Amino acid sequence: MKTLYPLSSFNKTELEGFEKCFCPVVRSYSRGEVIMRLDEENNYVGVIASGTAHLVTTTFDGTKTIIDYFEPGNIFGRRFSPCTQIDPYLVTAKTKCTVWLVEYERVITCCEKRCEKHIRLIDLMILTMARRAQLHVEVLGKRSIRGKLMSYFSHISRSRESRTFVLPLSLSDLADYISVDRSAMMREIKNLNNEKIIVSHANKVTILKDVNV
Amino acid sequence: MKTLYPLSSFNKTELEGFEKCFCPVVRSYSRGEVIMRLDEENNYVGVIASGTAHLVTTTFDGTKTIIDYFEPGNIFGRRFSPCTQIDPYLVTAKTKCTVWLVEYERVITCCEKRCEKHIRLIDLMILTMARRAQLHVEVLGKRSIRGKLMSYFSHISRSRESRTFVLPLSLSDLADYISVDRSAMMREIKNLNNEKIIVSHANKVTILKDVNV
DNA sequence: AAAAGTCTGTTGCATTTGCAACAAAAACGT
DNA sequence: ACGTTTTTGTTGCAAATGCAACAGACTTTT
Repeated sequence: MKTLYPLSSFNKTELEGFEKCFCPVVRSYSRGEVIMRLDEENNYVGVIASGTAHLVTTTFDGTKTIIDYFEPGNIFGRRFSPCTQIDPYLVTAKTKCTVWLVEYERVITCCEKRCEKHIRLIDLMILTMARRAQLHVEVLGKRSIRGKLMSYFSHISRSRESRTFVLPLSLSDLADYISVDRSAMMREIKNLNNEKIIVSHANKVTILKDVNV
Repeated sequence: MKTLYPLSSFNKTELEGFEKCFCPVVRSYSRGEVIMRLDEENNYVGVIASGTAHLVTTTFDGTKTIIDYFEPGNIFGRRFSPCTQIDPYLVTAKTKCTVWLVEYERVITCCEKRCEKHIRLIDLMILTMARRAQLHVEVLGKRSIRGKLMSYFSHISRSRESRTFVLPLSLSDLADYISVDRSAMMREIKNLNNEKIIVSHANKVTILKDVNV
């Protein structure tokens, strides 16, 4: 039996393979446009081909939560992205972006020849979701803003294999992702700098000290 | 093309079908025993046949977080349950329980005859994870203990289709699941009772007023 | 039946966090 | 190149939360 790949997004070759295998619908969006509404009627899988997008939900009082963020190679869709019955979950373009769309059932159902790519894609969907959910739950699960920040930073550091990195989110968006007040988060980032645990300027961060979080 | 089922766990018939189709290894555990360690070496999918189990992680300072909880029909496994590289993620028996184990790759790879059950199981895994992650992120994402509680309660209420329900977790465990201090949570539950938003005794809850959370 | 362990419930107090409001810098659109 | 919008950064103050510590009820084990 073939070993399944451990990655959580498609690489360039796989993206090309995906395009050939599924002949997806290609759509382009400009900043702020809604790419997909994750509701019961939605049966599409989306793959970010270029640009970035956010999965966002906004509650009645205007509190925004960034549930997930997508870069080229990331996939999303109602069936395997978190979505709720109450507040609308929207995938919106953070920057100008290009997206591929394929019907969920075409992906989940094995094709006649048990095409390796289908199995790979199914595995990837499962992995992607698992890792993203894992990260988010792990970060949100920390009891303090400091804990949330350091948990998130060290995850990014690990995935980039470097103690210095640029955050994939703006600080404003990061606050929405870790679900805390932005000014309180800024204050805590300042504290972390003062205590020489990190050095940061805007969203460029270097971890100086490993902290048990 | 067959419509895929919207459930997030196996029902009784499906459990029986699953057993026949996969011939899983059957294991029994007593309260507190470790059923599965979700690490890189682990390639099994577990299905709870009877009893209950928790997916738990404990940080260096002893803070426990309940990442997920499982009842009969629920599935878990490293490949699609949240797990991390730092703290160990353990599935432990909350009560005496029986578990079925199947290799992940046998599940994820379509069988020769494109058996309907395999496709169903893959879909179920994806759905299960999505819903569980959805719920947890949604709950943890609320900025206050009150918000977390009401978000969780209304989810349980919806899934039970009743305003009165018994929580699937003890209050102590609930605090670990929503990741807040237990005493602070108790205080907030008392407030909710005083304000007649809910009526509760121990882990039996009735929602009196729908609150925007 | 007693003992051990777990779960629910409570309170005072210190700390952390969120809120509101503002200002400067940077990015973006035309 | 200018105006607009977004992002970063800051502070005082009120409110929410976590911590510590304790007690009684309920379960499970021996």
